[in-house]
Amino acid sequence: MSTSFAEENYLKIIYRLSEGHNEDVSTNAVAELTQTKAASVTDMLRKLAEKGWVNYQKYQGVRLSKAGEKIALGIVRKHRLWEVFLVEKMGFYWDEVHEIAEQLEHIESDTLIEKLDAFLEYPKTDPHGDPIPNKNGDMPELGYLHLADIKVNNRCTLMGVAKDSTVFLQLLTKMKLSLGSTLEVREVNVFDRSISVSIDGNQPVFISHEVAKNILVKLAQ
Amino acid sequence: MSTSFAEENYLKIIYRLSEGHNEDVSTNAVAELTQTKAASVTDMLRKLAEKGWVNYQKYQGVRLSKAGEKIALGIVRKHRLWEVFLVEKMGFYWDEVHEIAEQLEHIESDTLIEKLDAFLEYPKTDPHGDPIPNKNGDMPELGYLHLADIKVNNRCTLMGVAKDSTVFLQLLTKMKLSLGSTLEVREVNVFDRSISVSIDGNQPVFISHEVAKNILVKLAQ
DNA sequence: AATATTTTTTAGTTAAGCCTAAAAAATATA
DNA sequence: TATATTTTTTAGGCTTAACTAAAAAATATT
Repeated sequence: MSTSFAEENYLKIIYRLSEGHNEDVSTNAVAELTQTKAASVTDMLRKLAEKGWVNYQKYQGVRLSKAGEKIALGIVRKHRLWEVFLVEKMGFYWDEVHEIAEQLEHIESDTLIEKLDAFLEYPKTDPHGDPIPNKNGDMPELGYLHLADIKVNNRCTLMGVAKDSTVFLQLLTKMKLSLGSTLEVREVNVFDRSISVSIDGNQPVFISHEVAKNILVKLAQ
Repeated sequence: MSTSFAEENYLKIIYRLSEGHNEDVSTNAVAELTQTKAASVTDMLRKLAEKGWVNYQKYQGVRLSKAGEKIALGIVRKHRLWEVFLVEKMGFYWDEVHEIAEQLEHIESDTLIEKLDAFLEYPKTDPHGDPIPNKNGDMPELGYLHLADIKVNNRCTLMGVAKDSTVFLQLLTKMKLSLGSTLEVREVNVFDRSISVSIDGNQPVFISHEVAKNILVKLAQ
């Protein structure tokens, strides 16, 4: 069965929202990310359920079925491979590629994606450190931690981000943070949960909890 | 003003149909290439005329306006650059890229196209020998001749094709014809207008008029 | 537990882009 | 020139994916 542009977007967004935790996704949450109204989401969820791509009971939220997850992972795979292409081959910065990849992820050609994967030398992660599922839909488990959960005096390496909005990425760039940066948590400030962090051995700077939550790291050693 | 997927397809097809000759394009001709019914075309032509992209008077056929031609040339530019990418970088054959490029031509990002152009080292023609318009919409005039118009005993080089359907290109491949092949017209057969042609110095083979019409060549010297 | 608030769904519209069938105009033929 | 044929347009409908407003259900508050 073939999928429309709109359907693919819904599946991808439901996937994003249920990544990690194991709860049903709310209509409103989907509406926010699709930039539509809740009523429109209800319509679409009913349709996706009819096609067998989601499990949906009214007022109960929604969850991807096995089939739906497979489609979603295909879209995510395409999105992330195109992002690698845009950064590695076209010379874009990591904060410029999301919107273009939103379009490219809907190009339909399995052969093209396999050739692109080979051309890029089978990357494991995209320019934001997000893992790229393989063609069977297996997502490599990277086991990264959130910077917000790192204890004082631990050193870690920035491996990815949990958000790829332009404004967030530009803020990181402004703070001289990028994939591979070394971070050492010096203090946790109880008042606003901000942390003081030394980046690549420099004078510590403040990082808000909101930012720290969206930075993925691996502990040193 | 922004263009939908469907609008872009219509403009591109009207461009294709009016390339070369200077006549209005008929509703039926457009319907055939868009794979829709004449009634649907009439609807769309009215809409395109309202937006100022075509000149259209009912029952009189349609013609691109300056603005419409600019949009069409932008789509053609993207289509052809992506075809070069698919063949040169992804390793597709020339008869495999048309459908994928039909999708990629609608990706919207001027920056991406300029970067892609640079990445491909500013190609002048696509894998079928069709010229690639520059970003201002200037189409290089290549002045190729149709093989069907070449006189007996003239030698020429295959520079392009006037059709990029898969079946046509596969036939050429089967005949060992590709860009750069040297052709010498040995005989013109009055009965069916087929020609006998020596390809790269080999034993002459028959080429039908239908095929010869769609092969573009440059005379040797 | 009763009421208020928030979330979600239903009902009824809208716009794009297609369709079929019938009418009208243009073109070809006798 | 009159008639037949072909082409194009009009009229009315359908589907997809959105919308608003109102109703219903779920959740939170007093």
